[in-house]
Amino acid sequence: MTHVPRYRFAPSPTGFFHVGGARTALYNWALALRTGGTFVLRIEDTDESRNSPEWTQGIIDALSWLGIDSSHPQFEGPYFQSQNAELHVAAAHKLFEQGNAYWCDLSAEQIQARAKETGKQGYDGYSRDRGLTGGPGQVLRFRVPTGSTVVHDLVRGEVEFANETIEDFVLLRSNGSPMFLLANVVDDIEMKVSNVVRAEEHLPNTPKQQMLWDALGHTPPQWAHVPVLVNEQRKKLSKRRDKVALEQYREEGILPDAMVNYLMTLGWAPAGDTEIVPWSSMVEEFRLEDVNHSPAFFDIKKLASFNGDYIRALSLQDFVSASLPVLAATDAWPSSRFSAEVYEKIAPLVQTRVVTMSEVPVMVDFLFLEDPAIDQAAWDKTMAAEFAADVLKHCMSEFASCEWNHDALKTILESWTEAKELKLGKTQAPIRVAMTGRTVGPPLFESIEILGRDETIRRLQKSLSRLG
RNA sequence: GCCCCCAUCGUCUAGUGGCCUAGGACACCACCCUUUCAAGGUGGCGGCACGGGUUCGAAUCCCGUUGGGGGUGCCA
Repeated sequence: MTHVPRYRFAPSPTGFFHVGGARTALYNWALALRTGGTFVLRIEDTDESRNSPEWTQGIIDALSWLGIDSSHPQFEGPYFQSQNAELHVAAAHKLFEQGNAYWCDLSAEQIQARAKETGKQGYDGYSRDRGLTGGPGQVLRFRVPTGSTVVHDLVRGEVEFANETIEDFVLLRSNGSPMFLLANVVDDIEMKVSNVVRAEEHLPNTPKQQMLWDALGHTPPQWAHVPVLVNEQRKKLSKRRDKVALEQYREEGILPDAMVNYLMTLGWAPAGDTEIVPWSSMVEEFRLEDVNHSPAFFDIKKLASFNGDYIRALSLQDFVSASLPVLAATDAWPSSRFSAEVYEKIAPLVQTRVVTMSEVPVMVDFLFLEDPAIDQAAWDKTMAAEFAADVLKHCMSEFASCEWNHDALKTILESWTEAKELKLGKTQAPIRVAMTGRTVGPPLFESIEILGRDETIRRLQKSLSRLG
């Protein structure tokens, strides 16, 4: 008997790491941290046909990205379910010996045929008293007792299931391998798991598993079933249809802190008027009893908004560090032309303008390209102005000898603009396109200052000749 | 079909019988700021699914209806 709560996260390594799984992991982790408990990671790899070793590493990497560090003292594992196979089989035989389970040789087709005859659904307990002793082609089924099973759930309250609605489920496949329901329970018992926090889709499994705990002579854990995450159609997030891979969000430049914060607020909210709160206070405040009961929509727009907030909250130094890998990985310019020193100058102007880190390169590419990538639509639109050539010429000659800072540069354009009775918003456009190739971007005069006099004049000249 | 869960703005939520004329956030719109775009500021739009109870009083409790979701495998 242990008084230290033991939480567990038990994903199956069958694909990229699911954002729903990430939230479940985070809930467990927060709880383990706050209660001084343990977070046990168990890889449920019993379905050999669907497993792959690299997925396991993917899970560990994903958890670590979320801040669930496998070297933390409260982290235990990973354990592998497949390595406990003998234990699962032993438990199954114990259940058979105790009379809690029996062998059955009905095929799926036979079960269907019987169901059709009796007009009922599913397996009807046909083999219960046939005294089969196991062997090829036979599965071991649990003998569901009469009565009812009440699940005490921290988020749902008491949920009662009439046992007659639960069919005698399979414990061991005909090839002798254990099924999830059994393996899961045996492992939880073995690992002394005291708290099971998982997605609501498992709620219908829970009475079965609770019967298993009872039959195996152990007190069931404290259950908690959190609502599933859904898409805009309000269907459970699926790997096929929806963008659910945590790795993908990471690659697109979502900051881990933003993802963690956002995921935590799906079904739960920290106290106060803001949802953007540090991890430490979420750990302190999070309670399963406060988790909502209905499915939550995974809203990428809101995630992006959180991410923008987190980016802006970064110190300049941290923002630069976070940018560097993205800048190194981009193929927006030849890597030899990149300069971290130049980037640092423009970084503060970029920081308030991106929502994900992956937007950074396109914002600064004009600094690292020999010639800016001219957007044709931007060119056509701005260079059509009757003053386009004039403003380019004027700037070219004035910029050649003026003081080189953004205020001076701005003053030059401003005076010209006023003299022509135009608006700066208009006249800056051709210059911007000449410099960056686009109509939008970081503040123009600061950008020009960073670009440098020679390059600026060269680009003005080039645009002028292109204008023709 | 059967079992189970759920129901507050479009979305995520606060709300646990009177503090609710229902609060915040995202999104959207407007205005301000402004060298583009952002950021920031101000304001706006918008909700207790419906019907019955219980109560002096209900978003909050009960029942029903409707609507959603999950499960129903020799998957996990």
